[in-house]
Amino acid sequence: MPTVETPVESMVTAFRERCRASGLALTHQRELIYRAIVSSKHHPSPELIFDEVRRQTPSISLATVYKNIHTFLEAGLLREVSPHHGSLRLEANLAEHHHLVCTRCKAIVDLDESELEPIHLSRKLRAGYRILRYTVEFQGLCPACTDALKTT
Amino acid sequence: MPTVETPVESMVTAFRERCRASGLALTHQRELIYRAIVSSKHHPSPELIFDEVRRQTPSISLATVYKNIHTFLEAGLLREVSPHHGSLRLEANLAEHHHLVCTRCKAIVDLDESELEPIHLSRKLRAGYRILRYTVEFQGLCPACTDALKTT
DNA sequence: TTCGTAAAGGAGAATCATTCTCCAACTATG
DNA sequence: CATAGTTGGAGAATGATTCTCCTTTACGAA
Ligand SMILES: [Mn+2]
Ligand SMILES: [Mn+2]
Ligand SMILES: [Zn+2]
Ligand SMILES: [Zn+2]
Repeated sequence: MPTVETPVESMVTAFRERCRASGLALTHQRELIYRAIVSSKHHPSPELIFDEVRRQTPSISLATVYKNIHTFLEAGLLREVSPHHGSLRLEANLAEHHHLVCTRCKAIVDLDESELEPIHLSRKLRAGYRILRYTVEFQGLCPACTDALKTT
Repeated sequence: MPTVETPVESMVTAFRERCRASGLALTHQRELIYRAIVSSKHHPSPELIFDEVRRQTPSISLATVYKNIHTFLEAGLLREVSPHHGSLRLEANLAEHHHLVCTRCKAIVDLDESELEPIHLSRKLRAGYRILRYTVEFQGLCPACTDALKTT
């Protein structure tokens, strides 16, 4: 009978191909790191990924985890959950509103609900969860960054 | 003729009242910090707020800025732009999807578009911006944290 | 107004996340 | 298997945030 690949295995297979296509060496560490992320349902942090891969290969370095995360992000193999993690960003606008986030310069501008087409979302999601609010994050490039990338 | 308060001034007035109501001392530094945030259109970081308030009161300490930001967040006078800033969070799921974020334990779970009522958004927003994608972030409490808060 | 006390501020050390440097080990290729 | 170019490991360096400890301030009571 034919072997059925699990979703994780098929993603790891695709990962190997994409590494080869991008000229990235297929190291033991890289596969462990990718596998740890793709196997996790919890949007792990670098530290968590490190703890996980260390169980398989105790000699791995945290710097290797960070370096490969960035390599994979650049290659489009991974995605950051938030376009503006880094340092704390604050606001005093307590009204419900949304955000435009420039992925290049990290500028965040407000978008009042009235500036959008109507949004229809059900808040009755996932029994057991208590949803308090939602915001829509639009990711893209601000005018200045759009120009800067054109000129380059 | 009656003085018309600017939006910033009226928010500072409300701020003073809410401090009094919450038993928070009205210090010079607190008002400067709040005023810097409410005057900014750019969702500032603690460091930026520090640079701003330092222009008025050069002796202020960065620790004071951080302490008051947390005080104001707890009092509901400010809001964090992202419920999960802090450390980098990653995922290998490249399909368009949304997130449920527990504001207490910071767990993030995926929400496929099929799990929601249909979303209708215009992507033709803010001329000059190049919108690449959007995600909806639902903030609330996961089942475990809902229980934990009930019991407490 | 003046005082006393609790709350808050300042300075710098400590901690945590992330990046860098430099050298050793490994992968890919012929 | 030899070689060249990548990549990995260890720990120092950097940046963000928190903590400690002591001084100063706000504010209610006198
Ligand atoms: Mn905003
Ligand atoms: Mn996700
Ligand atoms: Zn930009
Ligand atoms: Zn939770």
